[in-house]
Amino acid sequence: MKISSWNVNSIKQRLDHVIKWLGEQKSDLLLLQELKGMEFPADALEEAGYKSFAVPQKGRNGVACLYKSDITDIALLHDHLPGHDPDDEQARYIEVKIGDVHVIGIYAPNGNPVDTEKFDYKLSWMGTLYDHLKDLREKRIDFVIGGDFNIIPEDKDCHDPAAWRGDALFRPESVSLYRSYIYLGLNDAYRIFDKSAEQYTFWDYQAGAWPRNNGIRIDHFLTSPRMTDALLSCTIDKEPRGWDKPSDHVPVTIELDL
DNA sequence: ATGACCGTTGGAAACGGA
Repeated sequence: MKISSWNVNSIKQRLDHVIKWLGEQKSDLLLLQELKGMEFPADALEEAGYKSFAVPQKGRNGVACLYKSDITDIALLHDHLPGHDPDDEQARYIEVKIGDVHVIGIYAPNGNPVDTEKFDYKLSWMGTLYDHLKDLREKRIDFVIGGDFNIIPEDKDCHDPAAWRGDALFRPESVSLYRSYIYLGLNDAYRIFDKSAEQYTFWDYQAGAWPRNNGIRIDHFLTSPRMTDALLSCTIDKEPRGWDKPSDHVPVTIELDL
């Protein structure tokens, strides 16, 4: 089972990239973040061999889960983070069940600037996600969670740690919440296979960040214990960042021996 | 060249992103 995640920064602008990439990678599932609009090209994706569950929102945010058309034992469980304010319209969460495994896709809040309510919202959302992941663990449900966490886990996950120290993505309060997920017994799938590499998933459009490799690793897959045992690989594909009119994020993929 | 962005909304320039 091959599961990928990609913040595409507008599905409308990136549809051709997604179809091209899936044609090469042939992932079974692809979690998408930042659809950025109510129009979701379900028909075009189905022509490319993928059905979908989409949670769109006007103008910003938006998540989806694409799955190969021949997969039948899949169902949408949640289109909203359980326990989070039901009146909040921000589309940041999707949870599906494939067989007995839950697959969660998230677009966690950015949280900048840190002296505003946006940072409080980030911490609150991440705290509610902790409660839900804890609940899944207590129920002994096998799951993987992937997406744009908007968290830089460690110094080696950014080009210039000093420059990021005060940012919402790297503040101690934020990283502490991310680590609380790890303390539930989850693993950062990428670090299972490469403990030391500096490998990024996001490069800003500005200031020549991509040619300078001034990036950050903020797109992650976390696996519950039995899913960690089943992990075969975790790869970050930098290539699409060099394509014409790219997203500022690149896809991450895990392979599981289920 | 020490940096000059990108996408959506709405129909210009503000906002969000990270």
